[in-house]
Amino acid sequence: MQFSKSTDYALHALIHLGLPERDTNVGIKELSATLGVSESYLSKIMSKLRQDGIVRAVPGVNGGYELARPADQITFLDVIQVIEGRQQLFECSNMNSRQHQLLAQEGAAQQEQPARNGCLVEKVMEGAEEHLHQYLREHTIQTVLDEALKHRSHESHKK
Amino acid sequence: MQFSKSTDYALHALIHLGLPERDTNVGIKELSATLGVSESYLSKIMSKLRQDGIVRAVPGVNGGYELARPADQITFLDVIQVIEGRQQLFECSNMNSRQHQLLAQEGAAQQEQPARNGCLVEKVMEGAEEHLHQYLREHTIQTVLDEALKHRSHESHKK
DNA sequence: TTTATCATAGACTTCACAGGTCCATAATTG
DNA sequence: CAATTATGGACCTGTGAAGTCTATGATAAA
Ligand code: SF4
Ligand code: SF4
Repeated sequence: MQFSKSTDYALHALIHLGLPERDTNVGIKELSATLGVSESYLSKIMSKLRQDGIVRAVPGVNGGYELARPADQITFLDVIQVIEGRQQLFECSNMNSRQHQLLAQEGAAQQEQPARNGCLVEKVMEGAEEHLHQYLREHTIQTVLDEALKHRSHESHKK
Repeated sequence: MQFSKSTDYALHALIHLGLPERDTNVGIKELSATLGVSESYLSKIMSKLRQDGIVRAVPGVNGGYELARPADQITFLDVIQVIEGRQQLFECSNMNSRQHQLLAQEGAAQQEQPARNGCLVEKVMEGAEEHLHQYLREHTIQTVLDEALKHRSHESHKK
């Protein structure tokens, strides 16, 4: 139960792209150097981000990547779901075990409530997932950027 | 990013143990039969649960498992952490990349705040984890049991 | 139009771990 | 003692994360 390193890399790459001093496109070389990740691997991640419309990419001389929309509209959930896929937190196995008959079919399947498919365990887990997603939706790349820039200005002010 | 099947099995096993008609210990054979999971694999899971004090086990004739504490004191989080381990949702790699210097060390490490180790990305992720854990702490095996028994009594009442 | 520069996509390798089986041993009860 | 039950370790297998390499394609500057 952990997020993959790719998600880590993707988040950091997007943060780098969101830095204000970056006016022009930034190439895979620069990203690779600042993140400390190989170009080939990182390019795969960026490619995924592009396919899902998180970043734009332009090939050729002076090409590179840039955010496809403002940093405050790129949520953590967006990034995570692109990289990790949209699989559920809890996927029920053994739907045909004897126990399932007792737990799930007791109130259902007797044509009293037509589409009462929700199982009890899954209901709890889906609630957990929804809570997690809600939180991740409220935090964007800009959230991190703001914190970083606040510190930075504080430092330059002191100097 | 998914919970393992073992967690699934563990939850179902505990639910079975929590059923009221179970007055005596229930052996691995019965559990295996109701869950549809092999005895050998399931016994490993039960063993883990015992080591962490979730269930008690007694060997020998008429032995088996029983809940070590009331079902409303066994939270989903308990079970998940026993099976999945207590690893963090987000483990930062590349703490020594160039980017880390910019993001994390800006406000820290200049002897102004002594133990200001918290990074920005990690802070968001830890918040997410805390939210998730909080929810999982509020839901116990009893939660599921209540739902199941409510349906059951409803059925028997109708009959 | 050529050429250098960049991104893209696929094949491939390596490694760790989930998921699962099997067996030998220990503890308990009757 | 004997039957029954849980425990622990060794072992196998498939899958997917993590990463490399290379050929192809698009673009802009010269
Ligand atoms: S009770 Fe719920 S989680 Fe369990 S097998 Fe049935 S549907 Fe799946
Ligand atoms: S900025 Fe935070 S998440 Fe990124 S490398 Fe540093 S400590 Fe880790």
